[in-house]
Order: sequence, then structure tokens, then C-alpha cells
Amino acid sequence: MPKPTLICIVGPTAIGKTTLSIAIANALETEIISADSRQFYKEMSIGTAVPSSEELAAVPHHFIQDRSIFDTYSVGDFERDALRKLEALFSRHEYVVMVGGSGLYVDAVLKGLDHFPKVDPGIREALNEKLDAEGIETLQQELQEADPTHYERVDVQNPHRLIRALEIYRATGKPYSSFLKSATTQRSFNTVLIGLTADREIVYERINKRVDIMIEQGLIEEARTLHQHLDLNALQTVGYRELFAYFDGTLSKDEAISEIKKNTRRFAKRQGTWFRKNPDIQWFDHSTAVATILEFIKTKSAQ
RNA sequence: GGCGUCUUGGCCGAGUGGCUAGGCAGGGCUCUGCAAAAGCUCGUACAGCGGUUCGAAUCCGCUAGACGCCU
Repeated sequence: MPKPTLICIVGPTAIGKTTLSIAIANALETEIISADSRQFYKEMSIGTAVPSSEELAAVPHHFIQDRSIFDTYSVGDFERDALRKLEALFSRHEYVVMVGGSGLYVDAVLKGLDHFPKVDPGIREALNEKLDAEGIETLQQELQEADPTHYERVDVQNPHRLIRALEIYRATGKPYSSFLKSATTQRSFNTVLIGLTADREIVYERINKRVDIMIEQGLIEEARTLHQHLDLNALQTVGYRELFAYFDGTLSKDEAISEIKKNTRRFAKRQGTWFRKNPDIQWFDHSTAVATILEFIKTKSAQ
């Protein structure tokens, strides 16, 4: 029996991934797994541009708004859940489509992460407090002593990276670097990676337009209901934080909206940086006919 | 037509003879459980031409453009 195929669609935000994924899933009579780190949350819809109810009705979707902003969820959880889901789906489908703009989440499913133990959230809290109270130097110092190998490699200016390495060390007593196996994980499925792209100006235009539409659809009202939860990780999200700043009086409404556009543009740029370095991606212009892409998928998966 | 003021990188903006402000926008990049996060990094521009000077964005002249006032 041949290996099943995971068709993975990536690309910058607002390029049209959702539409393409539905067309392809439809043509192949299969289902869609979302690899979007913000569309998991049921409390957010407008700002995360989740598929519309018509789109969701057209093709079964997974990992769309299936948990709450109050849950803690990370790439590791997603890798595990997605693989389990894929196994189930591949028992009835030859193809499954995965779409998403979250590079790390996509890579977790495709290439796998090394296994790290669960860390008590209190440890991270303590590290964050240490950062606030004593500054980043103290974290750098601690890591230099605990894990000189990783200290050499990590971006020591980046508190997130420092804290991750230290929380593993504090939780296990073993250096973060000792968990890195960097062995390429074998998957039980083949992968066809499709990147959607367009000239920068076009992407930016689409982003600007989409933000205006989100505002028309009631993003401000949606954000207002979530304002009280602004500290939650799920709400460290473009489109919400800027509006929280507006509610708090730091920004005017118009400023908040143009900040959302700017931050979304920057996000798209970072997505580009991430995906560009993956040589396995076959890029298509966003105007490419679905039939052309389907043909590519068929040829590629037959190899 | 006359007189005066102004002209700095995509934008804003400091700088009044030597030591290449700064901000924003934009670009490039990093990345193994906070990832729509977090972090790193990149700009020798002074309207044009000529002159003074060892040396000019800074001084002088002409030209062009903008603005203002006068006739």
C-alpha cells in the first residue's frame, strides 16, 4: 500500500490559502487540518480570519476554533494532536490538506520536534519575574553556567529563547541542549509542500484591504469583549493588541487601525523569511489556476 | 516685474566650516513548546552648477523650484 500524502499549503497571511485549500480538499474529496496558531481559539473569529461558515460547511476542518483562549496550547501539543488526527484521516483518505501560516507549527508536523518534558508553568513565571526585576543579563548569566553549549548558539538578546532554555534546565536539571537530537523524523506519509506567493505590493494591498473589511465586520466589538483578557497569550495577536491600546487611550482609533495594517505587513514579511528558506516548497503565484496546482500535486505524489 | 524666505535619504527632522544626529516607513535575517510571539541587523542624504578654503550640507555667486510680501 502506497504512503498517503499530506498536501501542505503555506504562504503569507491574506494571500488566499483558505480558498485554495478548500478547492483542493474538495477536488480530492478530503478534509483540512489547520496549522494556524490563532485560529484554534473559539473566542476569536474576525481578527484571525477563520474560514466562514460556508467555507467550513464545504469541507470538514480540524483545529479551527476547537479550544479556548483560557487553555494553554503550544506547538508540542499541536504536533501530537495533529499527528493523531492525520492518522485517523489517512485511514479513510489518500490525501489530506494542511493549511497554515504558522511556520513553526507546520514544521513541527512535517519534521517533528525533539521531545522535551512538560514544564510546570510556575517555573516560567518565576523566570519572567526575574527578567522584570533583574534584567536580561541575569538570565544570560544563568544560562551561561547551566548550558554553555546552548548559550553559544542561542540569541542571548531574546528573552523568550533564554527563558525556554532555562525553564527546561530548572525543571529537569539537565541542559536544554542535551534534549536536542536534531535527527530527522520519519513520517508515515509523503508531503507535497505548496507555497502561495505574490509580489510584495499585492500582498500588502490585500492585507490593507482585509483589515478594513475586518473593521467593517465588527473587529472592534469583538476585541472589546476580549479586552479584559488582554494578558492572555492567545491575545498577543495582531489586530487585538492594537485595539486594546485604543481602548486604553494609548492610540486613536485610526492609529490603531493603521498599526494593525503595519503589524500584519511585518508579520507577512516574517512568514516570508521563514518559508523562503525551505527548499521543499513549490511556489505558485496566487493567481494560479487550481487545476494547475492539482496537476502538480498528482504528479508529485505519484513519484 | 521687485523684494524676501526656504530647498537635507521614501517621509518627518536636527545640524551655521572638519568628528558622517535621530525618528518613522521600508528591506534583510534568526528561530525546537509564548511563534500573529520574541529578538537581531541595514541608510554617508544635503536642489543643480560654479567659486572661496587645506577642508562646505554649512560661506559667496548664478540657475531652478516652493512659499510669502509688494507693485
